[in-house]
Amino acid sequence: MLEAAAAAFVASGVEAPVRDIAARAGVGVGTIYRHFPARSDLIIAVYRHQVESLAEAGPDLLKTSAGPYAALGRWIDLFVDFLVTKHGLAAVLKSENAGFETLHTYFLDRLVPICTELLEAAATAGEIRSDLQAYQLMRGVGNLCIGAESDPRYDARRLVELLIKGLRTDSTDRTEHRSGNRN
Amino acid sequence: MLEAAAAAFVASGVEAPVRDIAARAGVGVGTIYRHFPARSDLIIAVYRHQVESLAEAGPDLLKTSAGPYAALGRWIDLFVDFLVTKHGLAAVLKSENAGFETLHTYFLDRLVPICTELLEAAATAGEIRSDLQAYQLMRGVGNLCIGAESDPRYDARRLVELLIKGLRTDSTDRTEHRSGNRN
Amino acid sequence: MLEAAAAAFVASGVEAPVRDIAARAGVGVGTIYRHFPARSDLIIAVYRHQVESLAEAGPDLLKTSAGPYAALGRWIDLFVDFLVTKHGLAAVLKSENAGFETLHTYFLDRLVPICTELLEAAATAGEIRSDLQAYQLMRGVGNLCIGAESDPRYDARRLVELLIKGLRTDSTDRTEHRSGNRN
Amino acid sequence: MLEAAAAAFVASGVEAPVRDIAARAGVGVGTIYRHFPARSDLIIAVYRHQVESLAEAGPDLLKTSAGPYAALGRWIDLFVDFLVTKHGLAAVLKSENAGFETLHTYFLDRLVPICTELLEAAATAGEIRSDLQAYQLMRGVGNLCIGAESDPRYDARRLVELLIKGLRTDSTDRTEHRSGNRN
DNA sequence: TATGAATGAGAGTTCATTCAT
DNA sequence: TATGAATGAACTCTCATTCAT
Repeated sequence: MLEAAAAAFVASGVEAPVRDIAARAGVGVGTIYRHFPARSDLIIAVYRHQVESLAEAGPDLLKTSAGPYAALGRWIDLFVDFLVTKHGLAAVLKSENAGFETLHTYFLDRLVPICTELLEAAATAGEIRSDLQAYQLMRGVGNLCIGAESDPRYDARRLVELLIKGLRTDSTDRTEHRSGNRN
Repeated sequence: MLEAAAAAFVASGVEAPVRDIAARAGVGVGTIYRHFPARSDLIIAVYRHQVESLAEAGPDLLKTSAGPYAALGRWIDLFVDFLVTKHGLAAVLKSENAGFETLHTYFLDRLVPICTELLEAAATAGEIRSDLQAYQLMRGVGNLCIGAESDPRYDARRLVELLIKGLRTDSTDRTEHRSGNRN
Repeated sequence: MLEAAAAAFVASGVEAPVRDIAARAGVGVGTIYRHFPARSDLIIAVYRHQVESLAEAGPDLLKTSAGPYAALGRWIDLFVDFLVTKHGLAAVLKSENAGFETLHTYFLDRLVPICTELLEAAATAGEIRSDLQAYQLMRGVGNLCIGAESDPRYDARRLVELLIKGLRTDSTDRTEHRSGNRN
Repeated sequence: MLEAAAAAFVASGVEAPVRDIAARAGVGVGTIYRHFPARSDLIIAVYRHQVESLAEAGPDLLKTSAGPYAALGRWIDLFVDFLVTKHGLAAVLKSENAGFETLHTYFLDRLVPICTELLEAAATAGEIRSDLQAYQLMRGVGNLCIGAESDPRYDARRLVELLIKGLRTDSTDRTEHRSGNRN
């Protein structure tokens, strides 16, 4: 059922009609509502599953990658993979709708610490600037992924790459020296 | 009326109910439809005005700024000013809806050449890499602006700044340590 | 203006938008309303003109035709000419809408006596049965004309001809007198 | 629900507001739309049922009536029964609206052959003239039925009877025998 | 517990009618 | 007196949500 919902979200965004989701899942709409009394519960459930995997990937990457910046890059890649297939996510994240509060909270509670950890590791290693909050980065990456799947001329991954690159310790200042610390 | 529509778009996105727009404008829905037979006409009208100003600003900035990269940065700032108040823009830009085609086309026809000019000037000056199309940049900046006005913890301008910074000729690459990232 | 309205009625029926009528007439909608406060007044005015001509034709035909049945046939032809271009007429005639009452009344007051005269003359001459009221005949002919202009496979005139033929004194039952009709 | 729709059609024509139909049926508009996604589907459903009965009656009448002309007369009576309660039918039949195409086609496909059969049988028997197409007859009868239920002074049946009588082989011209019809 | 029919609020759009200019 | 911009009721259709089976 979650897969069905995820598929519907991919196809029509998180605002996909409940009927479509039910149809994809091969159940009645009543069944959807039984399990997910509010639409947001369903959305939460769909995202929770994937958010969880993503969260778990953070520490692993930090261990297995060639440095924290590389780990951050890989993790952001996973995040992008996640987001690119969920083009309604930004809408949900910016929604003031009370029903989405829970999802929002969960989402942030779960991922922001992981992202913070990666950012801090990279900052500590002097690889990136340290003045961007994980929340902002995730939000930005999320936004960059909007509509990525439907526009062949748009490459979200490419832009996210540039954004991450923009985090590098100050490259901008025509560094002749080693890219040392803060800009 | 355009101001009312713009305000409604700010509050609810470009999908704001026509009734809401009419209410904000203090007119009846019929009046909206008299001036803008299709919803898309209204959207176009709201955007056209601002897109025009933006387009005109491009060449000026190139003349008055301290270098093409600075001009690009300033122009992107204006673009962000524009976009931050139009969080439905991304939706419109990715919409396959035939009614939005006109806006889409106009938008791109008008702004992409300006942005291209700025990008090329900066690339020619060796200030930035030359491998990002104006369309992609504008799309990316547009996306980064989504929901910016409603979330105090999110600073679109900051992220756009990082993205633009990521365009700088590869400072990063002059670093000798090749930090083994995916980039 | 009446011509414009008539043309609009031909094109879209008597329910033609007032705006269309105004546009055809080259005046503002306000002008239409000034002259015809209610839509029905306009309809009445449009029909009155033609109904009047039709009414006047009755006595003339009775004088100039080869017998009352022929006169009736000719008059019905004129009636059909009138109706075929007014496909909204039946709708108006059957409308319970109070606003149409005036038209209805006028229409009947003016034409039914004429038609009655023709029918009675033909009945008196033994050419037709005498048991059909003029009201009914006019109504029937009116109905047969509905939609005549938009369907090439439908020939209202042909059917009206059959209907009138059906009025013949019972020809079916052995008439030998060849009543020299138009049929 | 079909009965409610039929009743609404009787009262207000086939253009009866869906809300009215829902109200008559004692259901919500959503229920109407669930069963009949497009307005035309509802119209089709209402008519289909009755058209079907009518079509089936044709061959039966040919077997059980006193001659083909009598059968034709009986069948036309049934047709009139059908039509008198559907005063929006003419509008639908002449509508260019794509949505009505299906109904139109079905209607003609189903009834014209039946009517043709009856007409041909009567023509072969020498009872009627053979130069009127079934389509035209049905259209004419249909038109004569418009508004019949709302006007006590109008008797569609009477007029249809005259029309059918007008079809008799030219009685007017020669019949000396009593052609034993129902008339 | 699962189903899906039913509900009805809400959105877009049209057009008769009013009224300030 | 003529105009046409403005109004808003009314109509179709969609879909979240409820609830009897």
